[in-house]
Order: sequence, then C-alpha cells, then structure tokens
Amino acid sequence: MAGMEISIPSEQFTKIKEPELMPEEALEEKGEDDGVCRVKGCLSPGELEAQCAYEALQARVLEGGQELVLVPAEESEKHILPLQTARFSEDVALQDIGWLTPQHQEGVQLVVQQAGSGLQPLLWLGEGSQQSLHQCIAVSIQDEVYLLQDVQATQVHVLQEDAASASGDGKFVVSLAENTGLVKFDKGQEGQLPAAGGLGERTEEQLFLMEARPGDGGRDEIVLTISNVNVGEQEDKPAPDQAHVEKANSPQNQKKAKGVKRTFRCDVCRFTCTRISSFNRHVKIHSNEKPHMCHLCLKAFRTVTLLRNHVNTHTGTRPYKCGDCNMAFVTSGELVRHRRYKHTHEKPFKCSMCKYASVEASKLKRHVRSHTGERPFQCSLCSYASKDTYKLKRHMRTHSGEKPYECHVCHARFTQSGTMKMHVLQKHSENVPKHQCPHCATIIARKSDLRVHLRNLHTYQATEMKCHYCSAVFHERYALSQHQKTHKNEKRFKCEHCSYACKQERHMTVHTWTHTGEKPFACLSCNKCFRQKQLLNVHVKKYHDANFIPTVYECPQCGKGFSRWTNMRRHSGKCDPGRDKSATSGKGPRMKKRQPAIPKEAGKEDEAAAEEASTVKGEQCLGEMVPVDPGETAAGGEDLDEDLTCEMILSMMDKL
DNA sequence: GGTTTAAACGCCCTCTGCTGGAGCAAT
DNA sequence: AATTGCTCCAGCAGAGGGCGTTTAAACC
Repeated sequence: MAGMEISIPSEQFTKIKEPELMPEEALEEKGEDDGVCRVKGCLSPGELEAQCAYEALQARVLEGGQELVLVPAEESEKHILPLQTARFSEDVALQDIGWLTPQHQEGVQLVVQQAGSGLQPLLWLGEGSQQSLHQCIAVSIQDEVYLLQDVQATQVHVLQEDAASASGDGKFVVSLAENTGLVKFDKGQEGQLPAAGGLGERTEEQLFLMEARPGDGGRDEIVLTISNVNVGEQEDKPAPDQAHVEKANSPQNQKKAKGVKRTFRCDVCRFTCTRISSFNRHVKIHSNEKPHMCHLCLKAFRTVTLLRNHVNTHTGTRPYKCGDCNMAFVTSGELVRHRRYKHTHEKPFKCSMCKYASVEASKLKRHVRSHTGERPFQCSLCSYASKDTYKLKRHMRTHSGEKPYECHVCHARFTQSGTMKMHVLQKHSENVPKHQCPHCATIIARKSDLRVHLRNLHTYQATEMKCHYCSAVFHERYALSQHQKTHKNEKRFKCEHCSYACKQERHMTVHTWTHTGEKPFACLSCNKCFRQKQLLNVHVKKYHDANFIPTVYECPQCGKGFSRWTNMRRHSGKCDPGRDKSATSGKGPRMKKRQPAIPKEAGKEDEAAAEEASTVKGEQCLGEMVPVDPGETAAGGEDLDEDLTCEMILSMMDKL
C-alpha cells in the first residue's frame, strides 16, 4: 500500500464522539492538573524520538479542531510548559498528522485512542507514506503516544463532517457510506501504507485495521486499528531510558547505515538533533562567527534575518501589525505575545501553587519567587535583596537620593512615578476622588489612609475602653470618642429641690448640702463648719494663719482697697476722684494684684471643676486677676463676702 | 540560507499597600 | 505649654503587565 486516503461522505459526523474531548473542557482539565508542552510544528519521527522519546504525549482537540495540545504525562515542570498548537494543511499525510506538521485543513478530527485494556494508543503512520486526509484539520490524541515497540494496537477514530471521498492507486480509501464495519489490512496490504523513508522502512510488520462503524449516538466513525506493530531495525532503537543520539561531530560519525535514524550531538554543548543541517548551523553558534554587521551601531549578527530585525529597531520598521488594534511590531513573536496580552488573554504558564497564570515564562518565574521568597538580587549597600532587577534598581535610589520624577506644576521631585502621580492628583487636580469611611462621616483623600483610619478607629479592641465621664465601656475607639462628646457641656445632674444642675456628681453632692444644711468641713481651731473644703482653707488662712496676706484690689481712681476685683470694679464705676484725694492715676481703671486670696492648691484640686467654674464665672476671670474656687460657685451658696468684708480686710492690713 | 518560533533577559510602567514624619486641632 | 489623636503626605517596596531586544532552534 503506497498510501491511503480517507474519504468520508458528508453529513456523517458532526461532533467529536466523546464529550470529554471537547476543546475547552479538555484544555481546562489539563490546565489544572497537567502541564502542557510546546512541540515544534513539524517533527520527523526520528526527531520526535530523539526529543520526546519517552514523553507520553497527549493531544487534544481545541476549538474548532484547529489547535492541538500536547501534554506530557510525566513532566515535573508541567505548568511552566507552554501550549502546543499545530495546524494542518489540506491533503496532509497521515504520518504528518502523526508528527504534527503545522499544516491543517478544516473538516476532520482524527482521534487516536486506546484500543482496549493494556493496549497502547499511537498515531504514527510512517514518514513518506502517501495516506492523506481530505479536509483533515486536527488530530486529538486522547491518550498517549508511545514508542512503536510498545504498541499493541491503536484505534484511530476519524470523525468527519463533509469529507470528500478520495481514492487512488495505493491509497487507503475509506468510505463511511459503505459502512464497512471493518477494514483490515493484513501484511500484504501493509506495504501500501507507509511506503518510504523513516518509518516507512519500519512498517513491514505493521497491521492496520480500518473500521467504519456506527458510533455512539448514531454517528458513524472510522476506526483505524494499528496492531502487532513491529518496526524494522528495532534493535537500533535505544531502550527508553538510554540516550540514543549518535556522536557526530566528525564527518565519519555523521553517517550510519542507510535506514538507521541518526542523531547528532554537539561536543561543546548538550545540543542534539537528527538533521545534519541543523547540526551544522548549531556548530556555528560556538564559533562566534557574526559576519552581518549593523551599519548604524556596528553590532554584528550571525544571520541576515537577525541583522534585519535589529536594523528595524533602528528604523522603526514594524512589519507585523496587530489586526485588532493599531500596534505593530518588529518580530512576529512580539505580535503573538501582544495578542495574548491584549486580545486572546491566553496564559499558558500556570502556577502550581496558586491560580496565577502568565503569558510569559519569565513572569511565572518571577511570580514563583513570591511563593518561595527567593531574592536573588542583593543590594551592595545594604541588606535589602529584591526579587527582580527592577526593584533593586528602584531601591538603589534610596541610596543615591535620585528623584527622577518631577511634578510639571510645582516641580517637586519624587523617587517613584506613582508617588508623583499621587502628588499631582491630590495637589493639582480638581475633583479629587475622596474615600468615605463606611462607618462614620470621615472622608479621607487616600485609600491607604482610609485603611489606617479603619484600623485605628473602627477595629474591635479586645480590651474595654472606659468613658471618662460615665461607666460606659466600648471596644471601638470611634464609638468611645463619639460617646464622650455627648458628655460635653452636659449637665446631667439635676437637683431634686431646686433648678440647679451640674456636670459632675460631686458638685451635686456639695449642692445637696445646701438643702440639708450639712457642713462637713470643720475648722480644727474654732470648730466653725463649712460646706466646701476651699472655704475652710480660706477661713484657716484668714483667721488662724499669721503669715496670711490677703489680696487687695485698689481702685485706680481713689486708691480704696477691695478684697474682690468685682467689688472694686463696681466701686470704680461710681468713684469720683474728686471726692477721694488718694486717687492719683487718672488714666482709667488700673488694677493691682498683691497676692492671691485663695491658695493655688484649692484651684488645682479638680481641673474639671476649675473649667466649669471658669465658664460659669467667666466675668470674674477677666484679666486673670482673681483665682476662682470652682467649688465655691458650683455649690451655689456661699460667698467670700459673707466672711470677709472690705472693711475687715483693710482692718487686717492696718494691723499688719 | 532565509524565515519562523519560542525562549530568555531586561526595562519600564502601573497599581497597591504600608510606614513614619509633618501639620493641625483638641485636650 | 505639652500631649494626644487624626489626617495628609512622601517614601518605599511588593506584585504584576506590557513591550523591546536578542538568541537558539526548528522549519521551509
């Protein structure tokens, strides 16, 4: 059999037989669990042996049957490997499908699956064979590809819609319309299959079974079974765990007996290949031979294409234009990458530790460092180490003091562009976005500061926070502060017997004594009792302290002395200097403070009381001339004049 | 031998979040 | 006047996106 052409009538198949082979599902499933590897678009059988000899590959049909994914079943860097896409052109030969040549045509989906328990699947129909598929577009290898010697049988399911029948000498023709049930190729027919070259030489003992049968759900399918496969010169093939490359740096080693697949291994590096042309080209990379020089920057390149790409970077020539936007690129690779970033959002590199996926392998590598904590880039001036070069470079500005970013408005300079951007936004922009706290009315300019606000004021505190004015406790600072504000200017304590009200309970206690007549502060010298301690203190100083000097406020007009500034002011308003020759200033009211009438300690006994007193008796505080005993007025009853008249003070002064 | 493709390295950017000092008002 | 609490602000680093460029290998 020189070759075969599968011809399938139209309206036979519309879908891939098995639902699990649907593209998205298949891809998603494998993306989660297995890695994917990119396989070059066109591999010869030998190359595949050399490079993927023991990789179990799995191909799956992608969307529209136009993409092929190869998945290594045993691959440690699974998620790092990229997606494989292979495309098939019209009239592609079966062996090309098997080796995933980048040609395709829409119409047929060819599925290779395991034929039965213990049987290994395979899609490999010898190089040079003439079998071809009309309107073949994609191949999905459901299970794995193994070496031929491991293959017992394989079923190939060809599911096709609107496939034209084809025939020809030595070609394999299958028509589902015939519903043949089983097309069997015995050894006599095998010769018509892979005919020449590569595997064609190995197919002498291959047995092909082609079966056309009704599929599930009433859909027809063609089943191609390859069984009892024995490859010629198999003894030349290495065992799976052995390197089967040929030492071939010297010409005498570059050839072997005809029909034996050769591989070439570089002496300098670990490169191997099966083509002499590839090998020879590879050898050149070790010679540093770069004959093509850029006339603009004198940089040299090995090939004209490399030079051309390089020159394009000088000239700005960008031949690869994106069809979905206005971007254009120097190389096709840039365009592909751009499309993945911006349009297809294909991210083949998946992190095995989280859901992160990236377009580029280097990004995944960088991301993985966030899991491992690896910091390969050490600062030479401090202990800082970075996970990538840019962060280290940015960090170095902290040592150099460089501030490369300047505000175009105020010319302030910044170390990072983001900092400058925030500066411009907050300082020089209108309609600056604000962030409203969800728990209070606070509006904060920056989100990060709102976070601080929430942390400081709205976070639950395990330890109770007590109100300064009452017994209430809170676990949130904001609630506490709001509560304490309710105490401000609040006179919560109201007298039951009169209209008196005050802020503090102790003031009310003292006030109550005015109704009960209680005077708990007794003078130890004369047993006189007082309702307030401060009054007792004044009494003791006035009558029992020989060193006591009372404060006297002189009238600026007449010079008359008063014990209280208010009394003196009241007097001075009516004072006629003409009637009192002692008045000398004649320049308006003048006050003279001789000595505090009340000891400071009394005033400092309770700051809250002092604050209240300063409010209630604000007039008395004018000029800071008279220290006021808070308790004196808070109690609302007693007055110094009850005990100390002006005349008494003057009398005492005279005695002194 | 030219072209294509994949990979690698590098650079720069944005967004995000944390930190600590400054300024201000309240206490 | 000192202290405290809060917001503003710049500095700084973490993470990730996107692109420029070069190179090796495969493909044709």
